[in-house]
Amino acid sequence: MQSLQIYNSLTRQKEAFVPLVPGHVGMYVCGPTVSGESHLGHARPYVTFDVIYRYLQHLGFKVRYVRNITDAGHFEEEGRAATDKIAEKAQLEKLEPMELVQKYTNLFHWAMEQFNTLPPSIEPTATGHIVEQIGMIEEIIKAGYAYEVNGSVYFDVKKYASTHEYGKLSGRVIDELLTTTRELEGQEEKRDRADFALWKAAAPEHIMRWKSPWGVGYPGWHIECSAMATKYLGAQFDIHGGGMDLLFPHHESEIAQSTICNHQAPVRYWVHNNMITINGRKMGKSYNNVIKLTELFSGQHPILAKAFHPMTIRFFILQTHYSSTLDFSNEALLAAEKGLKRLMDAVEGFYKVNPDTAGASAAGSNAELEAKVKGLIDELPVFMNDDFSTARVLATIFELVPLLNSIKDGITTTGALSASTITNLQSTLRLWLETILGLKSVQAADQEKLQGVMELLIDIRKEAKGKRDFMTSDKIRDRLATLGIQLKDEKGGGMSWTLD
RNA sequence: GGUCCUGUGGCCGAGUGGCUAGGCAGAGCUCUGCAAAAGCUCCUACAGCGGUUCGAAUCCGCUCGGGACCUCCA
Repeated sequence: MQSLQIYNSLTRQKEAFVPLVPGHVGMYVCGPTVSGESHLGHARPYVTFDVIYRYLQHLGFKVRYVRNITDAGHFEEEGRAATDKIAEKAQLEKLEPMELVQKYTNLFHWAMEQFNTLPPSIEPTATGHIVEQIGMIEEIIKAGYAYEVNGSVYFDVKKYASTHEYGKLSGRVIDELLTTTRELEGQEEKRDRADFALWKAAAPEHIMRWKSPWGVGYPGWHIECSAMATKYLGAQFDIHGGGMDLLFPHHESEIAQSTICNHQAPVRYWVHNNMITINGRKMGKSYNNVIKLTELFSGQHPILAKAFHPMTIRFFILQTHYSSTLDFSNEALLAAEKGLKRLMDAVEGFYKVNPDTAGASAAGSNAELEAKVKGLIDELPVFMNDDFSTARVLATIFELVPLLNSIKDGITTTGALSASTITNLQSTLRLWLETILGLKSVQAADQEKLQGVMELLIDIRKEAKGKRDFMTSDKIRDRLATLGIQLKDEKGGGMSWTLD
């Protein structure tokens, strides 16, 4: 089996993944800024890296997955108003800053649970690591790559660039950067326009503030990730993930800070997910086209034709490669919803097939089919190893759907496949769909509660049908249909049901 | 303006130079008391123009279109 290949944003090519410490992986992913509700765009990185996390574990790695919570609030527009996003919103909502942060952190966690993402190993907060951030800034100053002005500290990009490659990750050229950076107010403190804040003096009205060697203030945005990644993953670690929009300046700055402090490049593999667009435009506050997750799940948004289940969103995201843009539309989501349902219905029906009692032979009577199934199973890790191609993994599983259904319905006899192949296929599907891709049936939970009631109604309907009392049998089916429950007669005389 | 990405059938989306991606929608058939589901079959595209090659959606060039970043952003 070929080894895992990861596209590295730093080198712009796919590379074989070799961890620093054999058997262990350190992974850092930029987490949410909890100054507001998460939206659909936020779902992409967390689902993407959740699958990467799951897959690395499946490969046998012990993974430390660190995903921060940005609760300290960084600048709305650096240098201009020096407003802290969180403080500003808190005043509006008349909440304590930490109260606000707590509220949106809880909401974020709830949404992540809806998406069936695994919690990270460590979820550090920026406010909980002020000491580490100050320590790091002090080291950068000591090394001569930062300077203090009026209680604020700035990173000296020009000096860094004279000895290091600033802009390597994002493809920036330092000289161009200096001339193309937009004119902003309050830049006079900086020696150079490309410099960025490590620590910012707090204005009197600023609510979130900490004591520092340079006076009362708050940390710059980029330093938190450097400080927390260093603390929990070391001076150098394997994977750093995040959205493509963070490439510059966030990740570029992170590299610069960490490199000065730790004397080596902090990250071996940079992985960036692409954006979710809506009508071809990136979803973002500045475009006024944001769909919050709560709105998505409830359908309460003018753009939405209906509510969409978190699993549908997860499936929708995994149907495309993480490095491509993903365009949102009701039609695309509706298609995903139907596709997921068909997939999960087929798979769950197939799980119920018992190869030992269904007459499966030891060898399998259909060698061609046997080989095809084995071939498809073998492809799954190949695709996943190719830079986490979840889209192709799903396409491959979909190719099995007709077979699963025809076995379940008895059209293809279980004897066509050997018992071991059937068992293997069942566990393979579970492994890939549930364990690695983290997909769950939309209605699995609700079904359990209704199971007993449904069995009763199915019994009655069977009796009625047996007596050719179609009035009663249709009544049961039709009334259930109006309640959103579909009854289906199966080939062998059995009945199954699904929720709409 | 600079850097980079991208343009695939009605829609969404994979595609490592040669072989059917897949999903959704649509059409036909089978099964069926009816319906739904399911199975089978069909719909075979690669923005345009050149070039390289025995052969290109895939490589190169140009043109046109779309997008991201350069400012907070997943």
